[in-house]
Amino acid sequence: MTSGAGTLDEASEAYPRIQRRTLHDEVLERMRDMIIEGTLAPGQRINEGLIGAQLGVSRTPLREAIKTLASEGLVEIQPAKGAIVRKFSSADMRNILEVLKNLEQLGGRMACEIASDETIAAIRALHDAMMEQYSVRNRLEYFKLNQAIHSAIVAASGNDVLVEMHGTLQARIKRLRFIGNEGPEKWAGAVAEHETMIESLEKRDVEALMEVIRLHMDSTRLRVWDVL
Amino acid sequence: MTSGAGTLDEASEAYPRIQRRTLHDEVLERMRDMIIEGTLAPGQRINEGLIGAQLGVSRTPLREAIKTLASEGLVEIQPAKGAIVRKFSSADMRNILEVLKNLEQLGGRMACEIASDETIAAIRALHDAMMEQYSVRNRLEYFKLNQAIHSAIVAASGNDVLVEMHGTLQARIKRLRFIGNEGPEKWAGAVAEHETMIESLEKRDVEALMEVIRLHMDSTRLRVWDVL
DNA sequence: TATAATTATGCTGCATACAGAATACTTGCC
DNA sequence: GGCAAGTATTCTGTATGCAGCATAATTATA
Repeated sequence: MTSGAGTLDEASEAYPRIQRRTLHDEVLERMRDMIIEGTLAPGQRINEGLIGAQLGVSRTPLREAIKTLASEGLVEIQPAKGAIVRKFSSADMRNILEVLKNLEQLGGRMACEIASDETIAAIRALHDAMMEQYSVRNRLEYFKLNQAIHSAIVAASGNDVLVEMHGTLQARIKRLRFIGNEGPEKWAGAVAEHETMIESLEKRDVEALMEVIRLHMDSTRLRVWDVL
Repeated sequence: MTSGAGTLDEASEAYPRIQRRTLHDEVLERMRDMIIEGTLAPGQRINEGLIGAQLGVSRTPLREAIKTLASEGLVEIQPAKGAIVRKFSSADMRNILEVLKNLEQLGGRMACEIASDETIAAIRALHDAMMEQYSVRNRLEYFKLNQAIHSAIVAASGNDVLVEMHGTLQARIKRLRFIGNEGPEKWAGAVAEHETMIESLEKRDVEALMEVIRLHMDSTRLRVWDVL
C-alpha cells in the first residue's frame, strides 16, 4: 500500500463513488413501481415490445429487468409465453406475512439491543411525520412513511441480509397492503399498533415489541383479507 | 366451468405439465453450480464472451442469468466493468447465519406442529442415509444429504415463502460450508448436532429443537470461521 | 529505469435481426 | 350458426452487431 491509498480512502468516504446507472436498473425500478402502483395489474401479461416502447428502451435491458423481477417474486415467467405480474393467493399472503413477522421480530429484538438512541430517535421522527400525514388523511404519504418505519426498525438491527430479505418480501405485499388499509377503522387500528411499536422500541422493551409486531402482522392479514 | 375442466385438472395432476427449459434456466443452473463448486472462485470476474463460449451459448441468455444470480446475491455487478463472483466477509457470514438460524427455527417450530409422521420419517431416512455416507467418509454425498435435511425440515413447515428465502441464503453459504466442514473433529460435531435435531423433531419437542438449531448455526459459524 | 502519456485491445451495454412458438384470425364445412 | 382446420400475425427466445467505456500495452520522457 502506498501513501496515496489513505488519501483515496478518505476521499471515497467523503465523496462516495457515484455508480453508473444502467438501463437495466432504471427499467427495473420503473417496473417495480408500476407493479406496486397497479399500472401493471396482477395476472396481466407483460408485452415486451409494448412496455419497451413505452419506456423508450429496447427489449434487451427490459428482459433483464424482468428476469430480476421474477427472481424477486414479483412476476412469473412462462417460457415461450411471456411474463405475467404475479397474483398472490391468500395462502401466499399468509406465508409471506408469517415470514415477515419473524424477520421483523428478529430485527426488532436486535434493534432493542444494539440500536443507538439517535437511531431510535430517527425512527420516532418518522413515526411523528407519519402521524402528521395521518391527521391530514394523506394516505399515500402516510403509507410511504409506514413502510419506511418498518424498514428502519429492521435496518436498526445492523444486519444487511435481514434488511434485504425483509425488503424483498415487503415489496411483494406492498400493493395489497396499500389497498388493504383503505377503510378508516382499519387505518386507525394500524396507527395504534404503530404507536405501541415505537414506544416499546424507545423503552427497549423486547417482549412488548415482539408482541406488538405479532399483533400488527396478524391484523395486517385481516385487514388485507378481503382484498384478495 | 364446463365438464371438460375437471378432466383437464385431473390430467394435469397425474401428468404435470412439462415446462420448457430455456437457455436462461439452463445457464443459471450451471453457473450456480460453478460458483458452489468453486469453478468460479469468489472475487473472480465473469467474462461473458468466455463463459458463453464455454457453455456454447450466446451472451444474451447468459447475461440474463447473471442478472438473476445478482438478484440472488451470488454475484455482484459493476456497471461497465462486469460481474464478479461475490466474496463474503465474516460479517456477511454472521448476518447470513443469523437470519438462516431464525428461518430454520421458524421452519422447525411449524414442522413440529403440522408435519405428518410420514414427513418426519422421510427426514429421518435422509438422516440415516447421511450417517451412512458419514461412516464411509464420502464427504460430497454427506454434504448433499446434510443440505437436503435442512431444506426438508424447512419444507415441512408447509410455507413456500420460507422455503424460498431459506434456499436463497443457503445457496450463498453453501460453498463456505462445504469447505468449512473439512476437519474430522468439526465434521463429527456437526453430525452429533444433526442427530439431536432429528430426535427432537421426532419427539416434536419444540424447545429442544430450537436449542439445537441455535447451537448448530452458531457452531457452523465457528467451523467456517477460518475459511474466510 | 521508472513514470507519465498515448495508443490499442477487450469487454460491456444496448439495439436489432431472425427463427420458431403461441395466439388470433379466417375460411370451409357440417 | 357453430365448430374445425388451416393460415396469418404477434411475440418470445436467441444470436449478432456496434458504440463506448475500461484496461492493458506501448511509447515517450525525465
